[in-house]
Amino acid sequence: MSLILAKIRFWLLDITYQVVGREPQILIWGITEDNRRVLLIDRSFRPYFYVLPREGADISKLKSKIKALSVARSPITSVEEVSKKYFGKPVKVLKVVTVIPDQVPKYREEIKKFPEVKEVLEADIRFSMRYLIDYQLKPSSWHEAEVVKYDKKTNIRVDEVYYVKPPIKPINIIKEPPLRKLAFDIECYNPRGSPSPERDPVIIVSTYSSSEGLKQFVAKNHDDKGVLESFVKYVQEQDPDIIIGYNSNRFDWPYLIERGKRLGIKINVGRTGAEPNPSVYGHISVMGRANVDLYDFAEEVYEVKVKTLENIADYLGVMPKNKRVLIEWYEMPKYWDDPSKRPLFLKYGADDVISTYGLGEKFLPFAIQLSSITGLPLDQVGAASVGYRVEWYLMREAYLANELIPNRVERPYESYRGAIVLEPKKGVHENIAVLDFSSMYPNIMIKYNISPDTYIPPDEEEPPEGAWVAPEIGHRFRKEPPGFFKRVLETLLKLRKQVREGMKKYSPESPEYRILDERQKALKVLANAMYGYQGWVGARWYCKPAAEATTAWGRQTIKKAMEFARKLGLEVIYGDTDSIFVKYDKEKVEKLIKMVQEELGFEIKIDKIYVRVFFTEAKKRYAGLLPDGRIDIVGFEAVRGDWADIAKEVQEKVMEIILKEGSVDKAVEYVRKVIRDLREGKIPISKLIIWKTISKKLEEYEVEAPHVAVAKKMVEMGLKVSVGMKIGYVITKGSGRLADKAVPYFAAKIEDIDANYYIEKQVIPAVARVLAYFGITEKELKATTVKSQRTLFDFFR
DNA sequence: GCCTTGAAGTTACCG
DNA sequence: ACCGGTAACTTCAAGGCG
Repeated sequence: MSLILAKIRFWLLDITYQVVGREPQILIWGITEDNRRVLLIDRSFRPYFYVLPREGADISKLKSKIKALSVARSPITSVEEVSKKYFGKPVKVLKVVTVIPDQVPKYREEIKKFPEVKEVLEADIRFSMRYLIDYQLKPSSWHEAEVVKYDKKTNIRVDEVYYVKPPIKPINIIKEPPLRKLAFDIECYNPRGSPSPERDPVIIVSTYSSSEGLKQFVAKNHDDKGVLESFVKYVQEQDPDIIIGYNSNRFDWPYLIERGKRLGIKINVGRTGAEPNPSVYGHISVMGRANVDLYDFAEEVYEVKVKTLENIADYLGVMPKNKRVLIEWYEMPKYWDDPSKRPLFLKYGADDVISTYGLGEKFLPFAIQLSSITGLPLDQVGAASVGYRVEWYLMREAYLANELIPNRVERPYESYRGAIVLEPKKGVHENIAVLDFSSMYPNIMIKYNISPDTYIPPDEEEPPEGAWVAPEIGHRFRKEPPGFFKRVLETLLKLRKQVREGMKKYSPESPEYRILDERQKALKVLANAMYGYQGWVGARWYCKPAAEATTAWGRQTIKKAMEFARKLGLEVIYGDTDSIFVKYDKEKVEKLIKMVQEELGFEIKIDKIYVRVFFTEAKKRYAGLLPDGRIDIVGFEAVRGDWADIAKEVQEKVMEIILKEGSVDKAVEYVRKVIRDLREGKIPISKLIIWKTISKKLEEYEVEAPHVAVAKKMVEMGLKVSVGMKIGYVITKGSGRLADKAVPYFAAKIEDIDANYYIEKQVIPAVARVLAYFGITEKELKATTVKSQRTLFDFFR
C-alpha cells in the first residue's frame, strides 16, 4: 500500500458497512469529479450509544457496571460522561463505545435492566447512518476527502478503492455528476393468472440507458436461463450508478431473485458479488448502486388515480397512451405464444422500459434533492414515508444542536381536534377571491414557539420568560429560548428562500435552475410535514399537545381573519383550514391582506380568483370557473378515483355548461343523451369501471363490499391480490347485493352490464348533486321530453 | 318473510 | 407508518309490519 495522501472530490451515491475480522468498515460509494467510480473505506469509525442515568444514580458505579459487560468479540472500549441536551434540558449521559455494530442492541438490552438507568438512547441508529450524521455527510451531494490508494487487487467493480482519512467534508456544488442510469422492466409468462417465479419464466427483460438505448433479453420459448444470465452480465458491463424500475421493489427484483434461485443463477448485479437484498422501508438494496423504484414517486401524483406505468407516463407526457403498444396482462401469454404477435409484445416491453427511463428523468432530480436534504441515501428516500423523511432531517439537526435523539416508543393512538371548515353559502357566486395563509401551520409553530422541548406540562410553573398559551385548550409553550422545531422550521424556510433567490441567477432552461427548483420543492414538502409529524404517534418527537396547540391557534387565526373580512364588509362564502373565499372587492381585499399581516402577523395571499363558483350544501366540494376559462373541480365525484368514468365525465361536462354558458336545459339535454346511450349499451366498458383500493388483507374485512367480493373472485381465478392494489370492477345485471353483481372489468361483456345501476347510482347522483340546485329532479333527467328554456340566471334574480 | 332504517364499515377526498 | 375533517357509498342487523 502506498502512503501518498491524495485529495479527491466525489458525489456520495451510497453508504454501507461491513465487518472484516473484528473491524467495522464504513463503505462509501462515490463518483468523482473526473467521472471515476470509487469506493472509500473508513476503518476508524466505531459504534456507540448513550446511557441516561436516573437522577441521583451513582455514576461511577454505573460506569463500572457497564464496563463489566464487555465481551471479547466486541469489547466496550470506552464509557465516558458527556454533556448533551434532552428535550432542551442539559443532561449528563454516558457515551458507550464498542466495536461491532451488531453488538449494540445486545448491550442496550442489558444496560436497560440496570436500576440506575433511565433510558438507553441512540442505540437503534444504523451504523452507516450514524456515520452520515456524525460527519454531516449528505447523500447525493459533493464531498472532499483525503485518501490513500488501496493497491491490492479486489473484485469490487469500481475504478479505484481508497482508504479514507476522516473527516470527509461536504462541499457545496450544485451540479450533478454524469450519472449512468439504467432502466429495466421484466415480463413474465402468466397463462395461469399472476406469474409465480416457482413456475413461470421471465420471458423478456427490457433495459434502457442513455448510452446504449434499448436492449432486450428474450427467452427461448419457456427457457429463461439465458435471459437472467445475459441481463446480469449486461448490468455488470454497463455498470450503472442508478438502476431505475417501476414497482421493482415489490415485483421485478423479488421475482428475479426467486427465479434465479430456482435456476441456480446468481443475480449479482451490484458492485460486489452480493445479490440485491431487502432492506429498510421495503426497498431492495443493490450494493454500490442506487436502486430507485419510481412507483414511490408516482404515488405522489394524485391526479392519476390508477397508478400504472402507462397512466403515469401518459399523464406526465413521457409517453402518450395512444402512441404506444398496450397489452392487458391477461393477453400476454397469447402474445408470447403466437409468433406473429410476439414482436408486438417486445414492443410493449420496450415502451414500458422507455417510459420508465423517461419517468426517471422526471422524478430523479426531485429524489436527488430530497435525498440530499433529508440525508437519506437515494435508494431509500423514495421508499421512506413522509414521517421518516422528516425524522431523518430532524435527527441530523438534533446532532448539530447537541440534542439527544429520543427513542421510538410504541404508543396508543390519540385523537385531537383539527382545523375548521365553514358551512359554504350554497349556490353560484360571481367574482370570488380565494385567500390563503402562506404555510399556516409552520408559521404558527414558529410564532408561538411550539415544540416538544418548549412545552410546559400542566404541573410545571410558568418560566420567567413567559409562555404562549394556546386558545381553547390552554397548552403552554415557553417563549424563550427558541425550540427545536422552531429552529428547524426557520432553517427550512430560510433555506427555501435562499434557493428561490438563487434560482434567479439562472435561466429557467438551465440545469441549475431545475435542480434548485426541485430543491425548493423538497424543502417545502418537508416544512409542511412538520405539523403532521408532531401529531404522529410513531414519531420520535411525538408531542400531542404541540399538534393540538397548532390546530387551536390555526382555528383562532382563521376565525380572526374572517372577522376582519366581515368588518370590512366582505362576505365570506366559504373557508377551510387556512383559506377564505370572499367577494373580490379589490380595495377591501387588499385592506384585508394588510390587516391580517399587521394585526395577526401572518401573510395571506390571493391564491386564485373565480369568475363564478358553485357550492352545494356540502363542505370540501365546489366547482369554479377561472378567468382563463378553465374549470376547477374540488372534492366532487369528477375528481374521485372511485367513480365510473362515465359519471365523472358527465358531471364535469354539466359543471362546465352551467358555469360557462349558464344553460341548465343544455346540461339536462346532455345528461339525457348519456342516459339513452347507457340504456342502449353504447357506452364502452372502459368508462364503466369502478376502481377501489384493497386496504387490508381480504380476510380482515368485516363487510363484503363490491371491490372485496371482486378481489376474492380474482384470487379464485389465480390472481394475486395484495394490500394497496386497486381493483377494477363493473356491475352486471342480476339480483342480490352489489357485491354479488360486481365482476372484474376484464371478465365482463357489454351485454351483461347493468345499465340501470350506472344510470341510477352513478350518473344521476353525480349530476343531481349539481342540477338539483337548479330545480331539476331525477324524473326530469330520466324523462324524454324537453321543457322550456331556462338559464342559470333565472334562478338567481 | 319482507321492507325500512340507521349504524357501522369503508374509501377517497380537502387543506 | 404525517394530521384531522368531511362526504358518500354499501352492507348488515335490528325493528316494524302483516
